[in-house]
Amino acid sequence: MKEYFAKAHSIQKQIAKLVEITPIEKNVTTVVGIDVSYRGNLAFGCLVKWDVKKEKVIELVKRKFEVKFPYISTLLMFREGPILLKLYRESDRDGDVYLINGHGLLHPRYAGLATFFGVITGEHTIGVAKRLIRGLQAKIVGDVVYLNERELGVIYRPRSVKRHLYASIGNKVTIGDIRRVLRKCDRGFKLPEPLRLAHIESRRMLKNENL
DNA sequence: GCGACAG
DNA sequence: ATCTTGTCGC
Repeated sequence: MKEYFAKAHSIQKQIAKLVEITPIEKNVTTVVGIDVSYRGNLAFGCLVKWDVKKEKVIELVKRKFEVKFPYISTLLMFREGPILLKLYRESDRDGDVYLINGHGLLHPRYAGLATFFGVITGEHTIGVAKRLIRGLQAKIVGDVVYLNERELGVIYRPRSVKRHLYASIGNKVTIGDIRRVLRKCDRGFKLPEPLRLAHIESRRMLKNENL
């Protein structure tokens, strides 16, 4: 068991080495959100591509999966990563940036779900999470989240919403990019619009499975 | 043993 | 994440 975790950690460190912290450069016109809901070993995944200017969904991919890997905090990429990749491969793969439910570099080995997905696909990715990973030695100054003196995330406070979220660099984005992208997706709800829509749809799929 | 856990 | 009713507040 101990060796199993050592191997998993080793893989995560390799992933972390491949991260690029570079600006998006291009003008962001489409933002993709991906979310997964679970019931037992069934997973219902949904990918939503959202047009920022039209404020409309322009692509929707959804599918049911069977999952075997358990949920283990800090090892989420092994459970949910494969699902995200399958949804991505069935999509147009042309989103300007991808929002993932979970952390990016705000992770003990700099290998959160959003980082994994970004490194494997080469896409620009941002991790969005409700809470910081427990035990993580992160420091918060203003709305910036530091890990080992490195500026890796920001606290996202949607307008008119009490609860805040933690957004972090997944791959190929800067803190400035994260601020700009999330501001574009702020529709007054807790979650950025593409993620909110993906969440609603994946939940709906799960619910309808009973019928 | 008990509670907590990025989802 | 999911299991779950009513209830308080905007």
